Amino acid sequence: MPELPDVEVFKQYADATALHQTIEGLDVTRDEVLNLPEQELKAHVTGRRFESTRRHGKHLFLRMEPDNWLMLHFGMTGELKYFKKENQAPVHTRVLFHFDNGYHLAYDCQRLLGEVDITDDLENYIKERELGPDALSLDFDSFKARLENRRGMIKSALMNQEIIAGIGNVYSDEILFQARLHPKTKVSDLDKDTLKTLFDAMRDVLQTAIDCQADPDQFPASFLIPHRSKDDDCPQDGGEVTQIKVSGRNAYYCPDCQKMPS
DNA sequence: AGTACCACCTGACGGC
DNA sequence: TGCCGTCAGGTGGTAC
Repeated sequence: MPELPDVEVFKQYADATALHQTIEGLDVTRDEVLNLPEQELKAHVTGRRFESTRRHGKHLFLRMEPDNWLMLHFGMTGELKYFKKENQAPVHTRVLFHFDNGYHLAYDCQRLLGEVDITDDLENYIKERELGPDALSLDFDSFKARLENRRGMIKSALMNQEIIAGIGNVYSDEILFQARLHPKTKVSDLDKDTLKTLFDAMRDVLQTAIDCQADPDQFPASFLIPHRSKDDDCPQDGGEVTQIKVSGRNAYYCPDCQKMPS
């Protein structure tokens, strides 16, 4: 479930491994993940180098000179792996980049729900995709402005990439748990102080997760995610973690800690 | 505008 | 042991 923290870790990984090496070629094992013809992808990438990276929400962009970007989206099961020996390639490698130093970068995507694309205009790409501002980049005033006049439930709003980019099903549960808000709380029921609490929880959860390499085993004991299964114990008060449906998604929360405002 | 529901896809898991 | 239905969850489309 690559959400913002997971993709940020991929970005840091790419920065530490795959930059400034000439890409000699690439292999596409499954072209379902491509948003453009394989030959076009090859034409854009072959002979170039990744010079820097950017992340926007759940999207990762790798810049090639002069101003051309490889876009990677990871769907539910994607990941990156940089390695030397061919037999170290992950099982579900879909696109494999070959560098001139003998190393390779694999885009692995088990369920084929990810996307690989090219753009020469990153800002416009984000705009065309109707992505809102990145969850770690926007300030409180903007956060508040984007939620005002929404009539739906807060969990749905947090997961809506047009409002804020980067938060998915798992981290929305964690943010709402830390903010002590019921996932079905109406956005219109949140006053300014509660919105501030939510905003602070959002930033804290995402940054903490990044600091933990998005690895639930390293999360603080106060986090819900490692207990995010039916009938597990709430890390706050030992209450019973409960599963409900919110806009068709599974939401986990603690009914004792997260009450609906009345 | 918001929600419910379906589909895409693969593999893990539980039931029998 | 082995088959089968169900589910996960990001995104997008459709119907209401």
